[in-house]
Amino acid sequence: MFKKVLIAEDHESVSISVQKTLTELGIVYDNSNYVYYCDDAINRIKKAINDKNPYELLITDLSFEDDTPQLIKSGVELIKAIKLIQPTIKILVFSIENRLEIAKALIKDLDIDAFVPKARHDAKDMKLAIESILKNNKYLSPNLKQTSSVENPHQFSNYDKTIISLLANGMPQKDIPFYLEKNNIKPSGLSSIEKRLSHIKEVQGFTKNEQLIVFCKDGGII
Amino acid sequence: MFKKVLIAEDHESVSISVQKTLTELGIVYDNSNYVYYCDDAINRIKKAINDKNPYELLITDLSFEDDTPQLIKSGVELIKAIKLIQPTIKILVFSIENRLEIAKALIKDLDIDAFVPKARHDAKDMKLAIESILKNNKYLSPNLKQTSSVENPHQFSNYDKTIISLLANGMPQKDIPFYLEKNNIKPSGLSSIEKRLSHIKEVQGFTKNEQLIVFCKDGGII
DNA sequence: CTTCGCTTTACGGTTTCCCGTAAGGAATGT
DNA sequence: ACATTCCTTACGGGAAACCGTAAAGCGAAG
Repeated sequence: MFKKVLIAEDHESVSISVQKTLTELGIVYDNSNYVYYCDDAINRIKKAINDKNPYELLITDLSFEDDTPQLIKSGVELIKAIKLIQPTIKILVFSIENRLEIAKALIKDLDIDAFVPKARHDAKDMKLAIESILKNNKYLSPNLKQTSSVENPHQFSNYDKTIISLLANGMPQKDIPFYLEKNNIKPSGLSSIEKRLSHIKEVQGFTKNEQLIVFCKDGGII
Repeated sequence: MFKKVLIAEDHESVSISVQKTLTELGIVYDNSNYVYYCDDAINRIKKAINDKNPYELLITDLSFEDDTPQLIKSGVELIKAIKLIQPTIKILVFSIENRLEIAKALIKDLDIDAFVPKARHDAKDMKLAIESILKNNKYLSPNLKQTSSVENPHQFSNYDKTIISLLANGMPQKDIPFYLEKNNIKPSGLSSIEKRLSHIKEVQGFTKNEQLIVFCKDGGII
């Protein structure tokens, strides 16, 4: 079993629970190997390397409230930074995010070892994940939700997101072509924008831009 | 101190942590007074009343993942249902929601006793909240975020919210008068709606409905 | 009852948006 | 080189939204 684990999690209640889970797994836990900020996490990792006693596993959240200025503000940035200084450390992401696509992308792009979403049975889920990591396997939680292509038939491209964001920021539709042209985004014609928007709305069953924007807001698309 | 507390929380890890907090407060906790679903919560409450041993305090989340069909799907519905059968029970809401306005509204409208947002020091926060409830005080966590009145010069009336919600649901502006008339909401004239919307947008410095809707979404106004 | 002031509604002109059609352009295949 | 196809753009008619002005409604005060 792991002997040295670091928890990066800004919610005290969640952190407490993860500590308890580790204890139950028989991981020798000295009750101090947890941090509330990403910057603290990276410093702990560095110090442990210098002390010739590096961490074996990092359990980290993805989103951190930025109530005080931090160099590293998100779990993704933290993971990238840590991989630079200790590529062999195992990483378990524990996040409210529960979309399968996102989890897969993290495993592929950042080479994380496990993704456990905060959900109904997340404590049991985490135990399974840790045991899986021990065997050098990747762990994708079975609780992850596949974004069904029925509910969400449209895949939003960056182009779509750009247009919708501009609308959401109050730019009149007729002015968007100038913006796109200035930023070398194609197509930039007003007709293309109109067609794209009406296509998205048709596929999603919407009638108005307002509806589309609410949908994108709720779905975290913008 | 409370002797009988029920936790309604669908995240196992959070539930575990709340249980630990209760134990630390010296609350006699039999390790079974927690549920993952709202329906289970209401049933426990009912049974406890029948057994002449009712719960004194409910600690509940607001949003529950609906992975299995439930009669009661949200914390708000749960609170309303419980208030009907046991109006004297104390209620502490423990949620990821951290906007002061929302918390205040819950205290005012649903008569909850405390609101603690899931945040950095939420375990300590919850202890303070429970002690406050014991003294029959309302507890609004100091960690709640105020949406500054500088950024939000306009006070949204129910009328405003109705109109904006209809827009957000895709109803064409021109159809709103019929809806308002049908629901006896005045003024119902199209002109009045136009004036109201343009007034709000002017005060807020917006130019388009899309912008207004994003603002209301972000601010929890709708 | 009349007047005053305020709110609500009606109306008309202008702008923006929506949507269908057709023309222009680039890439691909024959 | 030509044809085909797909993507982009231009254009125009009609609908919706926007905005100012004027009329109508309505309650309070005299």
